[in-house]
Parts: sequence; structure tokens; C-alpha cells
Amino acid sequence: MGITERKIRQKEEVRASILLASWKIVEKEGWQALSLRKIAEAIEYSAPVIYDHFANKEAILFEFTRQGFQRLNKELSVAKKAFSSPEQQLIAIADAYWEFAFSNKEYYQVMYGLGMPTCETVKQISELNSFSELILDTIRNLIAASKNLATDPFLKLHTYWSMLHGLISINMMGKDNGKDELTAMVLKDFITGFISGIKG
Amino acid sequence: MGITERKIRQKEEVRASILLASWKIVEKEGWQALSLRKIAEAIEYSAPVIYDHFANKEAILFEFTRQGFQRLNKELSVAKKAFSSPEQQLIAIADAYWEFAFSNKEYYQVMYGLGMPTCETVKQISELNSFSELILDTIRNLIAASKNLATDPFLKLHTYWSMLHGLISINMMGKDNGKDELTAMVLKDFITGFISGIKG
DNA sequence: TACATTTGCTAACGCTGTTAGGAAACATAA
DNA sequence: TTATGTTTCCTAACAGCGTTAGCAAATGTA
Repeated sequence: MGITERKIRQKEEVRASILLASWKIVEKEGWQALSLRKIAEAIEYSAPVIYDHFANKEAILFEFTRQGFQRLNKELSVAKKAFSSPEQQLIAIADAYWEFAFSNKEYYQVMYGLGMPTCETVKQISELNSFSELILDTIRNLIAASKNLATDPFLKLHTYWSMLHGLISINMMGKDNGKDELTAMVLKDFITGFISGIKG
Repeated sequence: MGITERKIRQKEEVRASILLASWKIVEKEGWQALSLRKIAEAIEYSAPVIYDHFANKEAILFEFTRQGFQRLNKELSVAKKAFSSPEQQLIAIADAYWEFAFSNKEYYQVMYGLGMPTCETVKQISELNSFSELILDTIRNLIAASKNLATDPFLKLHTYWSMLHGLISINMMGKDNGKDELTAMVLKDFITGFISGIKG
């Protein structure tokens, strides 16, 4: 009987329309302006219907966080595959990371904050593993070809990630232009320092 | 006539009690739980009275942001004065910055976010100038004693700050312990790399 | 046709920040 | 001392928020 299947399909359509409507609101008015009643109006349902598809408002934000990390991973993966040497890969990944953050500001905001992400939310994001692994792999390769094989790759991942996120979040609060010359140089400064630090 | 003076004094007392009550609430329940009605109850006034001292709720948060940067500056200044060489100063400042962030988590949160600070708020914080200048001074000294005198101090300041903030915000969302061994090493890794990068 | 289930609504609760309007307390001047 | 103007501070309310309860209609099942 295809009835239940149709129902599932329809339910998923509503779920998708909730996410789509939410995204449109966020694009136009920012995360702060996103409210259940506004979503309800956009999807032409009453507000409580949303609770048939999401446990609460936070669950919607969480979904976007997951989506954001998925997309980020995809772009980093593409950037990485374009090169073979770990050095070039680390540069390309950093550039792609930056590019993602500023052409998907809304994603980056929900992924990393809107009032610092809590311990619990972070742990639930399985996509973070792919993210870590993607970069760890390159770092391990770089270490393997370096003078100091005992370098801790986790430590270096942490360093790399912190650098990138710090630079981006400092820049996002300062200006909304995107990458200017100064910060582009800081980024380059970062990466070259990071790489030569591992090479030894 | 001391009447108006007394009034001013009393008004400032109420203002101070608003800030004090707010802080107690935040310490106990976090920023998210801070509401005007809760403040009003704590100071034993009705909620609208708060508007006689602050334009709106955001103005209260802003006041804490300013306060936070003031205290941070003070501690960084102390840390800096304890050493004479730029290298040691940069290490001490970084340590003090980290220490401040984790022993004043509530301050750090309101200073750097609760939903990424906007361009406008950032510009209004005059304390940011003292902050920049304090670090810039040390960086300039380090450059002056280095092999490459043409190094841009602003670029290096940006790098230094981004490193610190990135490391801290990544760590704050991961765990609430404070500094563990790994991140302590990352911090050390950062600073030594940063310094040797300038020295050339 | 009768029953069970799902669907989606209205209404409401208890919050939020904020504003309007009036009453009481106060300071000033006749 | 009494009258006038001003400040202080309250209650009540508005418009919005996330969320829940409960009911009515539509739908699927037998």
C-alpha cells in the first residue's frame, strides 16, 4: 500500500519547506529574526505543526549546523583533491575554509555560535569527525615527510583550526566586506608559519 | 544646594545595583537567563525603572563588554610589565589573555559574542584601542630587534589576536575545564612560532 | 457504515523587551 | 503654609516569543 509512503513523502515535503522558509528568513533578516510564527506563516501552516517535524526551535538551528558542516566538508574535500603535496593541500584547505565562511556567513554563524555553542551540541555533530579527519590526514602526511616524526598531529590540527576560526571570527565582527589585503596576508602568514613549523 | 548632588548619587547607586544584580544572575544562570524583570525583582524596583538608567537591555550588555575589556587590559598590562624582553612579554600576555578568558568566562562571552558582535558595537568600544596599543608596542619592539625591519606590526597584531581568540573559542565550546595539557601546548606552539616568525 | 487514527487548527500559558499614563513623593516659590 | 511644577516610580498593557493542551475535521481501515 503506497498510502503510508505518500504520507511520508508529504511529511518530508513539509519538513523541507520549513527548512527552506527558515533559510529565506535568515538570508533576508538574520538569525535573530527567525521565529516559529514567521516560519509558520511562510509555509502556510499554523505554528504548532512545526513540532510534528522538529522537537523545538533549537532542532531547526541544529539541522542547519549539520548542513553547514556537510557543505564545508565538501568544499574542503574538493580543495584538497586539487593538490597532491600536503603543503599545497593545507594552503588550499585554508583558502577554501575562508571562502566558505564569508560566502556562507549565515552558515558559519549558526555553526560556530550565536552565543557560543555548548558542549552538548558540539558532540552531536558527527560531521565534525569527517572535518577533523580530512585535515588530520594531510597533517600526518606533512609530518611523515618532516624532520620531526614525533610531532603530535592532533596538536597541529588544533592549532590549524584555531588559527582559521580565530582569524575569521575576528574579521567577521570587524567588517562585512570579506577578505581584504591585510587579512589575506595574515592568512598566508599563518599557513606558511604553520607549515614551516611542522617541517622543522 | 546638595540636593541635586544627592539625587545624582542615589541615581548612580541604583545604576550600580542594576549592574551588580545582573552580574549575580549571569554568574548563577548564564547570560541567556538575564531578563529585565529578573533584574527588577533583584533590585526591588519595577522593570521600567531600568530604562531610567539604560536605554535598553543591550546597553546593559554593552556596559559589561566595556568593563570586560577594561579588566582584560589591566591584567595584560600587569603581565607585560613583569618582563622586559618583547619575547617574554608576548608569552606573558598570551598566558594572561588565556587566564582571563577562562577565569572570566562570562566576561569573555559577552565581549566576543553571544551571537557575533556587530560592526557597530565593536567600533564603540574605545577600550579596544588600549588593547591594540598594548600589544602593538611589544610587537614593534620585537620587530625592531629582528632581521626584517619591514614587517608590518598591524599584520602581526592581527595574527596574534586571531590565534589567541581562535584557540580560546574553540576550547570554550569543546569543554569547560579550562586549560588542559594539549591546549597549553598549542598555545606554546603558537607563541613560539609567532615569535620566531618575526625574528626571521 | 462505524471506528480509529492522523492532521492541523485555535486558544492559551508564561515568558520576553518595551511603552503609556497616572499617582504619589518631592522640590520650589508665593 | 499652601500652591505649582517636577521628578520618581508604579501598574497595566502591547506585541512578540517558544511551547502545550485540547478539540474538530479529515482521512484511512474494517
